[in-house]
Amino acid sequence: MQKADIPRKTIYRLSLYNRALQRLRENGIATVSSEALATAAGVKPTQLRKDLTYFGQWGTRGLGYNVEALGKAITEVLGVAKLQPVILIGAGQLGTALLRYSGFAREGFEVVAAFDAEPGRMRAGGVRVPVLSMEKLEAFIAERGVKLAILTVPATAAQEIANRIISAGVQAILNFAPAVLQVPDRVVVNNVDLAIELENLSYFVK
Amino acid sequence: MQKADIPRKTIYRLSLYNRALQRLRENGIATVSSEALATAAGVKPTQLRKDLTYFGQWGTRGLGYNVEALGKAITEVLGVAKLQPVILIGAGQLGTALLRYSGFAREGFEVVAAFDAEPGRMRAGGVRVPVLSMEKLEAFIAERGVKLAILTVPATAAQEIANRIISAGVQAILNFAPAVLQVPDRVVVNNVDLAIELENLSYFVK
DNA sequence: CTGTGTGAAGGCTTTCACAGCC
DNA sequence: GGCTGTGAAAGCCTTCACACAG
Repeated sequence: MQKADIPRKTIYRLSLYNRALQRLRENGIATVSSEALATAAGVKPTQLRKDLTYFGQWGTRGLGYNVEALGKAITEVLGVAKLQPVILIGAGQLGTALLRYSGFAREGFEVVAAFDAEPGRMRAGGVRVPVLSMEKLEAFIAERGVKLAILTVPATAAQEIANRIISAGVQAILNFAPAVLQVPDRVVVNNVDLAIELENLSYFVK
Repeated sequence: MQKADIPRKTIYRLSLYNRALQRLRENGIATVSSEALATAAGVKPTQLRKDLTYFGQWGTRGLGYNVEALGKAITEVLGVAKLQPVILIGAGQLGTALLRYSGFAREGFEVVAAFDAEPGRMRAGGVRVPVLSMEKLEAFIAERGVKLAILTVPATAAQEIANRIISAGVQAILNFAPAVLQVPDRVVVNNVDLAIELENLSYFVK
């Protein structure tokens, strides 16, 4: 299970496979072929098989994969750090919606706190996560050993806040701000840029 | 300006360049080197130059690029369909947040209507876009010639709704539902899967 | 002398073809 | 016979090296 040897794109697809396997398990299906699983995940069968070989042999020839066993194996590869606490910075429109979004919890993540320049500002109900003042950011990260952060602040503030949380110990950032963050090599950033996704789609519209 | 010859990844980066150029223009900067622009967009200078050659020669050797001219050229390549009306389907937590999100408007998109199974349900203020009943979906798409849709419905409903809107004429979907959509080749889908992005990051956290 | 444009090389992913095991 | 595992081939994208224009 050599982490470094698994391509980034494969890691990404492992999450897709895992989700598909989960659904199969819920439906009481015990065995699945690469063909069927690949279709469910939206990839080609050969791609799926190749992806799995990066961390072992999980199938039975002539039969397929054991849903339970493969699910466990993938979870282990991916899941090392799954119980990590996550913080969210910037409880505006988008940030607040994400705090209420149940999709994170369903996949095993817990947002333990949010931070905002105006922690007391009005937010529609349903947010159970405490919204703290920005001054407490560094102390909180250090105390709880937070390594994962979601950034939903305005683009103008993004770089400065990124610097702060990285100094405090954050190692990975899910960035929603429409800005290119300059970070040290050891820090990983995944950008989710909604406007660019739309712009990209509009290019393909005839 | 052969559309088909420009790689998908280049198209994606063109949006990044465009945004960086916009900021330069706002600051009254007339000329920029590939070095500087690439840094602002978070890519390597050679990559930027190669990307630009897919649709022409825009620089002046020994000097750099004219911010105004390059911005216009990129906008034209990307922007063919920029004034397209966009609809959003599923006005739940995430959907409502996106309706209020100003980032789309800033980049030139307009969400003209939202659709929801419960159009009348309570939503915190600030949503100016009309929220319509799902029954009006097909008629609206046909009438307004809508080709771009944002899907923020539960995973279980995603495929069925995708089928409906594609039949009605939608050509590109920005899908936030954690589901793999099966669509005809002519339809483009960009997935934004928040849980998977987080899972992916957690893999890289030590 | 500076900084772009680009053919060629290199690296990374995907796909193929088929050997190997159940 | 059916389906996985995998080396090899193909394809795609990035990076290099340097010619060339201003």
